[in-house]
Amino acid sequence: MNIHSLAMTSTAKTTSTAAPSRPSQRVLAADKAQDRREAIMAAALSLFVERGFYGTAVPEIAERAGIGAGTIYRYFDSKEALVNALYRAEKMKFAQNVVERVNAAGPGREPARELFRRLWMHMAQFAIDHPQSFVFLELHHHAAYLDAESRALEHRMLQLFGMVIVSAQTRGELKAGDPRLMMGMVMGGFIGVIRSCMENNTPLAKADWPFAERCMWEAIRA
Amino acid sequence: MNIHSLAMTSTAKTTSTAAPSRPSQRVLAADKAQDRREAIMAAALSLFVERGFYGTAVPEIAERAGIGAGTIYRYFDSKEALVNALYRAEKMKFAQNVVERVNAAGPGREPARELFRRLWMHMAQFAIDHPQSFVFLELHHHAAYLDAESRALEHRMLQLFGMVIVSAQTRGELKAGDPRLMMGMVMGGFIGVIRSCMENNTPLAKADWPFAERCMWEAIRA
Amino acid sequence: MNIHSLAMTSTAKTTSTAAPSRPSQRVLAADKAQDRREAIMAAALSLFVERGFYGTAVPEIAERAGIGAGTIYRYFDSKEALVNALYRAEKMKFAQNVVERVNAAGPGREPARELFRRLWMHMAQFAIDHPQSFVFLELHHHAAYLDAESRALEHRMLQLFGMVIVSAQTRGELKAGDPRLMMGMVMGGFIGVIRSCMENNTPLAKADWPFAERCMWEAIRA
Amino acid sequence: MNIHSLAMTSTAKTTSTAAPSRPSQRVLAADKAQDRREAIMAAALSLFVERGFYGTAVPEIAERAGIGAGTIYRYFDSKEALVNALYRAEKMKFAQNVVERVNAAGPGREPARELFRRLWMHMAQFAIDHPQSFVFLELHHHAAYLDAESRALEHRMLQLFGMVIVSAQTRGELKAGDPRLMMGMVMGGFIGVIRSCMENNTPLAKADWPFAERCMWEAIRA
DNA sequence: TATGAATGAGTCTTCATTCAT
DNA sequence: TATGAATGAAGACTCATTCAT
Repeated sequence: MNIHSLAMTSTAKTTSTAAPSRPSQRVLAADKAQDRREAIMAAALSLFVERGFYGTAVPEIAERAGIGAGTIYRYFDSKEALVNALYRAEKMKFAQNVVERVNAAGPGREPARELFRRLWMHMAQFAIDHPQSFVFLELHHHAAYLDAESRALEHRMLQLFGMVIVSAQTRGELKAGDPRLMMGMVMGGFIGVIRSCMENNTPLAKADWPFAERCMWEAIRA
Repeated sequence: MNIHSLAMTSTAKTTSTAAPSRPSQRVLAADKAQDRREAIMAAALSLFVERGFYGTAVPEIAERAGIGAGTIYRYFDSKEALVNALYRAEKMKFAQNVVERVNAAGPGREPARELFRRLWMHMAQFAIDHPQSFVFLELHHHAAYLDAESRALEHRMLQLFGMVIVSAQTRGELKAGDPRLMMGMVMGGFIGVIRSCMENNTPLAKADWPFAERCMWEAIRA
Repeated sequence: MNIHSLAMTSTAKTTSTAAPSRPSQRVLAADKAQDRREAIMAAALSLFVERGFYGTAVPEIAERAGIGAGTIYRYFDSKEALVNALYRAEKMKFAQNVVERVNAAGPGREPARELFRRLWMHMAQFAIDHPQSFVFLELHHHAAYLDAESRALEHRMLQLFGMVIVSAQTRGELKAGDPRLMMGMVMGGFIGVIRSCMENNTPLAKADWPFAERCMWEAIRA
Repeated sequence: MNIHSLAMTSTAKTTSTAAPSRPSQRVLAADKAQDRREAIMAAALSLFVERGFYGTAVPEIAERAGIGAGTIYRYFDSKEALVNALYRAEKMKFAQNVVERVNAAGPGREPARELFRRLWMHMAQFAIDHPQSFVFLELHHHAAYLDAESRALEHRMLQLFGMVIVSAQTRGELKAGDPRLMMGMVMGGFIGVIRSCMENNTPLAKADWPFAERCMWEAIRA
């Protein structure tokens, strides 16, 4: 049970430039293409967070990325393909930043209390470091334009968390109850903290994350 | 301190029919106009929940409301005015169904435990009775097309809840901590329950609301 | 064997206005809609002949029809639907002007010589009266954007002509040879006459149609 | 009166390589450039026939020609210049394959019957050998993007044929009638044969060309 | 010289809004 | 007053052409 079960099999456009003459050129061209791709995704991320998917025009994304409108279509087949690529990339970033670190640190069998604390604090750190990523993932959770692959990725992550909860319940460390409901509550509480910061113009870094962590632990502890 | 402090000062179009000849006619005409207005809002509510604001075409709303497309513009200045009016109306409905009932039932000084339970269960009942209202309010929480007045309404409700929390903290019944953060967590937990139902195709009525209530109470109790 | 076998089962958008209040209004509205539809088709016909399907922009059609660009989409689902509706309408017009008149005049068994003369002269009259229709039908004969229904209509007309030829061959009035090839030659000769007129800026009405008729009859007579 | 009166005065880009160092190199470079030019034209020919002028993208032509998209613009000023160069080249190829051979074989004064047969059969052979060339020339006969020079070339060829007809009429071998109309009919009949093959999926080589020749001869013989 | 990534004008199409009926 | 046909601005997307490499 670890993050490696989240391995992706993306079928999206990749920037495989077909072997130009000199190696150094190829590397430079590939780098530039990768930079562009990332500039587009960064621009799309901030705009989708600000105005939503349908509220954002493709030329706006291009302008913010500092490129021509048509160029976006060299990197993504369509606006929908772009939002899906973005969703998967952000989800993977989240997984790498949170789940992998939690896995990495843990020796295996450790008290749920400790596991929960690390999970929460890594999530907090991720939200502090990548506030837009977090909001984007939340807003697009069940959007109609996400494709099967994006949904599958989401589903695998939820299953992973669910298994952690069941395991802790079995050992009597957590309350007995529908694990999906408990996961929903914890995640909801986490998002609630973020939302309260955003509505009060408080920087996420200033939030009392340890206090919130204690609260939510008490919500689910046996 | 009660819901009446949430009185609205709406500047939106109202259905002031310009002095028809006979009183009975006026009443009938006003009634009919009110019916139409409500039909439009009901149609808009369901469509905005299904497809989002930008994903819903005004003529679609008209069709579902059983009227002509142009007629909508006799009741609302624009699509944006409509979504704002809807947001405010649903927010008021929520306040009336939840806050007022909590106020109504309470004798005044009562244990926070009891107040929380009633608040939670009334919210649950509201979510069960008006699932679309709840989802709509959530989805449009911080949408760009909400105007200042709608945001102010939201803010006043949060303040109200905040005062309840501070009061209970003063009496030592709740943990000491930023009341806005605690409110965010509780609301987030509540929404998390709803979201977990929706993602698992569980009817809201089947959710284990008392269990969730106990969890979230333990999150904030002293 | 007559033109009635060409009955169409069009599934295209029709202008069925859904019963407005007064009959006279309905008639007027329907008339106006029909006028508009015809104005669009007339504009499209002339532009498709001048510049071809892909060379013609939808807003150009709208401008020539004297309407807004969006209005076209109230009458036709897409540019492709428009060209198909136009093709079918022109084909039917051709059938009614030519084949039906030939059928109507003929007593049944008559010499192929006479039938051919009438067919040729009716076709000439149609080309004189509707030169754009004729050119349009020729240019779009086997265009990729014609749908199955349009192709089927074309096919039925060819079969009809083919049967006439076989019948005359059986009676020894025409040369023995692949009837499709003979039909192709005759139609080609007819189009050649029209093309020579257009390339020499000769009005079609000035062409020596009887002479051409005699030539092509001698091409196929036994 | 022969095909050499069709000499072209093309103003199109030519492949004048700017004075390389050694003669042999210049020849090689010029050859390579000529090869490229022909590869582009061959690719364009097949694509224009398959999908039409507007339906074919320049990068597609480049890909089929096995070169980069930008390279096309070193050989042709624009897509329109390319289609005009192609039109002229194909027209010249037709002239060389048909008219010159007819001229070459003929001893001078020979019966119109014999001349017509040779003309027809050489045209048939050309259509069989270069079906794409033939279809291309037909499809683009009066396209809007053909320039004055291309039209002039077409016109000169028609005049040439016209003189042959007038000459035969003078000798009483052909019907008396507008020679342009008669030429139009014959060419139209020829194209009609080809079209009937294409619509029936018959290989051109299988068509009964001698039969068709006899038919069309009888159409114009005195 | 050859390339192909980048561009932005132009395409088809949608839809919020208006207005004649 | 209510309607829904008409509008045209704006959106997603394509492609002829350019230009840095």
